[in-house]
Amino acid sequence: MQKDRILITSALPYVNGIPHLGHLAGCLLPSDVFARFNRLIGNQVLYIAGTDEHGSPCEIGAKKENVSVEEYTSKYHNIHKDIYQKFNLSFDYFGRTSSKENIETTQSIAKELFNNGFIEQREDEQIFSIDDNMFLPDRYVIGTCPFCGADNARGDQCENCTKVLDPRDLINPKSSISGSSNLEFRKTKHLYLLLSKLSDKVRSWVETRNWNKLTLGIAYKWLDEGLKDRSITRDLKWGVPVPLDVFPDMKDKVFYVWFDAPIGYISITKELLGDDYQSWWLMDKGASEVQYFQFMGKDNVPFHAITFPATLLGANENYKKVDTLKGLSYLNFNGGKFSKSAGRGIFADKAIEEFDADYWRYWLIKNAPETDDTDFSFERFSEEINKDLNDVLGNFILRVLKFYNSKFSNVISHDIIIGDKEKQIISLLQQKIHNYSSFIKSLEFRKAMAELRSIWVMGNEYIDEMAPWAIYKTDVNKAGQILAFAINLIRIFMIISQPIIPDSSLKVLNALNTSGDWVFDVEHDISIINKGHSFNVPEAIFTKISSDRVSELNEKYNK
RNA sequence: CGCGGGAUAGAGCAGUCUGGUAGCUCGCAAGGCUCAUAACCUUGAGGUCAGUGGUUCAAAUCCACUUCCCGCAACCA
Repeated sequence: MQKDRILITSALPYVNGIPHLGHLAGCLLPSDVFARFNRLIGNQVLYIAGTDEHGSPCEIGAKKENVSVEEYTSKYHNIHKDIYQKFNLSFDYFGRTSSKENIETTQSIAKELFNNGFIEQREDEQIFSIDDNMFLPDRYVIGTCPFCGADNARGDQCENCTKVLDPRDLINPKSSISGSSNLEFRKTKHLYLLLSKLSDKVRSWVETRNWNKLTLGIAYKWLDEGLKDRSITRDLKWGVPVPLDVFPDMKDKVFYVWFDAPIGYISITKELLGDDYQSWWLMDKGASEVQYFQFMGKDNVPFHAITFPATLLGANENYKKVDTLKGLSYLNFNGGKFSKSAGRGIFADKAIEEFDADYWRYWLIKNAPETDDTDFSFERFSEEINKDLNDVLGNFILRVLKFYNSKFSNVISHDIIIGDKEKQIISLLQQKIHNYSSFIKSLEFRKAMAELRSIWVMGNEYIDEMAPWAIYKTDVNKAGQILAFAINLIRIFMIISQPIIPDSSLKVLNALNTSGDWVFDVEHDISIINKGHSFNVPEAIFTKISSDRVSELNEKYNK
């Protein structure tokens, strides 16, 4: 079979702070399921992610913790890396945008853009905080809103009346970092990416894309409103320095994080593969054969659908650009947003202490916010975990294995007999596995999960209809044959469940002393576990979440 | 009239592109079964498809207007 080459990237989470469930639901988990699935069906996969580490929040965060920015970002990079490992995210490499490779790649792409006439230097005026000794991004200037009088309006927008503001409009402006009102406007030079000149190129490229509604809607909105030239540098110390050999006036300036962050996909690949990165990223070195999938939250779509492709198109037509872009909506917590500053919601480090990764993986994929924002609550979480994982799947596995083990032994002593009912099951299962695969391939995770669940239900239906406990009374051998068939169903269920619930699947497959990548031919695979094969009856694979536990969790996290 | 997404049984969703008896899961009710985690299987009740108007033999689906929810609005990332 011809192997496809699949490049997968997840939007790089910003390194500042602990990720929450929304970050997992919105891009990391779906991309991991897709990566695992593709590996299982035999495709060659490169799955890349990392932390986005530049920008003023890191400088400010480091100051607050009284450490260097390098120490600060390293600390949080490791926290991210550790958490994602616990959630079983199977990155081929988890890098960071502060790497030497990213600095080089970003600088070289900027040079290419400049040589092609897509970068221009312009002079702006921006607020400088004398006491903080830095230029302030608009949102770090706070003051009284001239429209509604709210006293905590930010320089970019008043959260009270939602009016869009300019920092100049604010009454009594001050720095939100130090509280100092010792501010002044200073002239500063910046590089602009001439998106207006790239607009036609981007549009004709977007027109060849086959994206979902949410993504295309956002892309065309930007194009239709007209792309505006965008500043790609900042007056900060922490970031990719602007190369002075090409831009000699740009001393002490760095690229804006949103310019260098997506370039991180390329540089992280370089970090992993060295020169072999070319076969994934350069069209004339093999990347034209690659199918590239990007996953991100909807807030990130403009950058992936417009800005980053524009950057690559302007720099060099030879760069690989995204084929399929999956934009997801947000996960909310009990009807409101997750909030780092307010400590609202459950964060990934705590979540994994409360429940095994598979519980979260299952629920978050089943409820992936694909069309609209999705609301998380411990009530919904426990209902679906209890019903689907415990009652439908876990209970099926145990009822079959315990039954066989108690009436016969833990060594299979029956042939797999294919009667009419079994034929039906095989053909239906073949169809359903095909549907399930198709849904994952088209990145329709909710539908994929509904299909997977209905596959699990087939096990219970089969056992119930065949009623081996009744047959056992008159035909012991026949009862054993039914159960042996069911044991093979368990094997198949767990193989195809691996992308979603890898730990549990492996646990059961190990107990069955079996393994397998993917089920392409049910008729063949249904008799892989046969006479002489031994198995162990595993401990409960899942445990239920009691209503008391739900109350406790609400008490703990729903303040 | 800034832009985009969403509104479908008590809850969560599919169906809308390509008009043709409104579907799935949970919950609820009744029945079955007793191998299993008080689980599992079957059947049933429950919907003026956000509203109004239009096109059509026929509208959840197409068109127009309205209401409500979410996000974005380019110097937060």
